[in-house]
Amino acid sequence: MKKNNITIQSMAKTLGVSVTTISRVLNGLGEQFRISKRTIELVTTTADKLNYRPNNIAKGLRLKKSSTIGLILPDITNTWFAQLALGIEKEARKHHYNIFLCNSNDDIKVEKKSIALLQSWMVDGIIIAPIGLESEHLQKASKSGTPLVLIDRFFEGVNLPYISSNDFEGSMDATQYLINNGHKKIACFQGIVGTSPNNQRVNGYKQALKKNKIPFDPTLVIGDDFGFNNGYTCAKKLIKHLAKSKITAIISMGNQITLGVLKALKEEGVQIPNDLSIVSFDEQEYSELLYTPLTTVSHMNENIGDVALKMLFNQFGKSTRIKPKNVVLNSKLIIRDSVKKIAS
Amino acid sequence: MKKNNITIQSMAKTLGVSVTTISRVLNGLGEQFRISKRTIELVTTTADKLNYRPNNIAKGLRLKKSSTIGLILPDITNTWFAQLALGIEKEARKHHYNIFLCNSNDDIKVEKKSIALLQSWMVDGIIIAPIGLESEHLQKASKSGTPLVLIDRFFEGVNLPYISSNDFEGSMDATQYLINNGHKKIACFQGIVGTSPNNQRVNGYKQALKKNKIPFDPTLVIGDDFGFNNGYTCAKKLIKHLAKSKITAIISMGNQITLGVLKALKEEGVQIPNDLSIVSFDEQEYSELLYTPLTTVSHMNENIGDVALKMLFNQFGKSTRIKPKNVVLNSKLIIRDSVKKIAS
DNA sequence: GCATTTTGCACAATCGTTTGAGCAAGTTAG
DNA sequence: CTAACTTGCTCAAACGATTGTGCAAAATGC
Repeated sequence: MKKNNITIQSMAKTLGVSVTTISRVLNGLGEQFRISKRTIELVTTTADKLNYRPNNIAKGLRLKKSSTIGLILPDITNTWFAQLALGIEKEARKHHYNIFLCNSNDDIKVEKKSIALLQSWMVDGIIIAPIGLESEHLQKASKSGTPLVLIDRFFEGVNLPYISSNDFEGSMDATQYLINNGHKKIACFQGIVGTSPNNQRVNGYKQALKKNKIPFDPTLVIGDDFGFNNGYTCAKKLIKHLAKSKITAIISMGNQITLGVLKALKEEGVQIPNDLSIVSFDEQEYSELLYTPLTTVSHMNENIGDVALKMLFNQFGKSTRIKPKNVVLNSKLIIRDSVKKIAS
Repeated sequence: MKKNNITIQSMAKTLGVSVTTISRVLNGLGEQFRISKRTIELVTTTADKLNYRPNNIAKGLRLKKSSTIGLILPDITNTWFAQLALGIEKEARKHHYNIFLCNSNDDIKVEKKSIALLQSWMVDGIIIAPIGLESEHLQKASKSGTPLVLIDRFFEGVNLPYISSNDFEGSMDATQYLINNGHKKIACFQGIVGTSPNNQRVNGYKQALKKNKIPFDPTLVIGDDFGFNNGYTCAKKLIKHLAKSKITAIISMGNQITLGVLKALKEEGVQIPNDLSIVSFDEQEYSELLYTPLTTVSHMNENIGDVALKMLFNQFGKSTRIKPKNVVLNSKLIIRDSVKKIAS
């Protein structure tokens, strides 16, 4: 299978004009450089006829700019991230930018490799939802000239622009809601320890307890991953000692965790909210359609993709890194039927 | 913000060796070209120290090969496609390939543009879940030397390799299951008319009816999109005349359609399966956790990404296009509680 | 001590584009 | 008729890597 090798030069040869002329015409600079209408017409029509495709690689090399943006997400199958990716891709296309997609799979090694790879591709910028446990490699990338925007997760005290949700307040609200309904022993099913969403969410939970003068019990914070399995196994363990532990509610820090929990509870015949109440992070299309309609913390934003791109574009062409303006999206508690009011 | 411009040449100058030498060392060809250990050591350590990143764009230009693969999907927020994307990306990374992601958004114009763009990027191949209504642009791309693999949807009589699910049988099985449970008036909520999954699914539905000597009623096939809203509006209309129409079951041709249906039924207080039975395409993690556990047609395959990539790699370096070997994945009916047995 | 082989690199072309500079031919001004 | 200007292009360098060829200097053989 031989490649369709129509280049500017091959066309130049057959048409008897210079490559310069062709380049200019095809870039719409014909008039500006006084190329005659005849020639312009000639070039455009033959380019069209031959199905000429400019070689973006050559272009990128010459212009030292790839019109390409790297996107690193932990897991594209998580709807939250997928929606992000969709928004970013759509918006990027409007600006004639392409997206390089990398899944880090919540593996810091993969994340580092992905960054190196994207830099090798001379991407004009990177939007990343970092694992969140380390930030040196990100700072290094930023310093070496690759504009960066963090999304969903950020690092305290690190000067990198970010967009995130107000997870702290979201979590506080959710916990407060449980407390208002009489719950005091609330298990917290967490995601990856040390990541900023998890930190914030757990801290929000703690803060709500403190506010209400409920002593914080560290043994109630369990789990270590945002995945389905973590929720499932944590719930199974919890159920074993449910009566003894006197836990009446769960706050789940991620939608996948919640699905795992729901499966486990279903298998064990634990009723929601009669036997156990639950609130979950991450509103989903199906949240209201589950066997018990879920009370969730929603923190998605339709145009989060726009915002991320704008923050990236803002960094282009700036000679010095200005103090980044960060964006924090509000979260909202959506109340449904997964929490029972109990006597306090 | 100035770019980190460490190139092979800048290093050559500071080290006092030739670019050739550096290139060879960094590509692990040092020994082969008899570069002394001292020099190898020198080059590798300084490259490391300076945080040198090879310029893949320059490399791509020289080698006429980009080590990238284009991926065009209708909608990454559809979990089915997201899982596909994840699998492909993971597998591609193993082979040191990068993924260019494009969402076609089920818009043929965007699809065509995406192909042109990917060709401009000199991608080594394209994996695409096409809208499915036109194939000329795909054949053109393939003929012009870009290896192609179709996924999920294909074109009858067009010589392009594809991976798809056995949607016909899946649909037949599902419909047969409904029939076995006494249903005769079965509404079919379809996706985009003319696409191969939709064709196959609707045909499977028809075939099952025929087999059981149930006359086919075209007014029972409704809808025109794989999205949530289509399911929602179709269901709303259906419910209005539910009693009169004597429809007892729905077969939904996509998971998003189904969610829309479930929402509508819930709003209208229509009970599943008591008032209406339903089977749905696309098994999801949450399928069993919905307010009525869904009977679904599962047609996902863990390593579908591997397969797609292998089919693509197989085309690399082949001088002639060989007759493609297509892959059809089996589908499986997962029986849960959304179908009621009725007197027939 | 001379021819031959081995060692250890360097030269320069090349990939397909963009772009500042330049230049011949035609036109206009005075 | 000559100078100045306009028209309509072309030349050639550059971007950063790879790679076939070439060639001194050192080592070895006899």
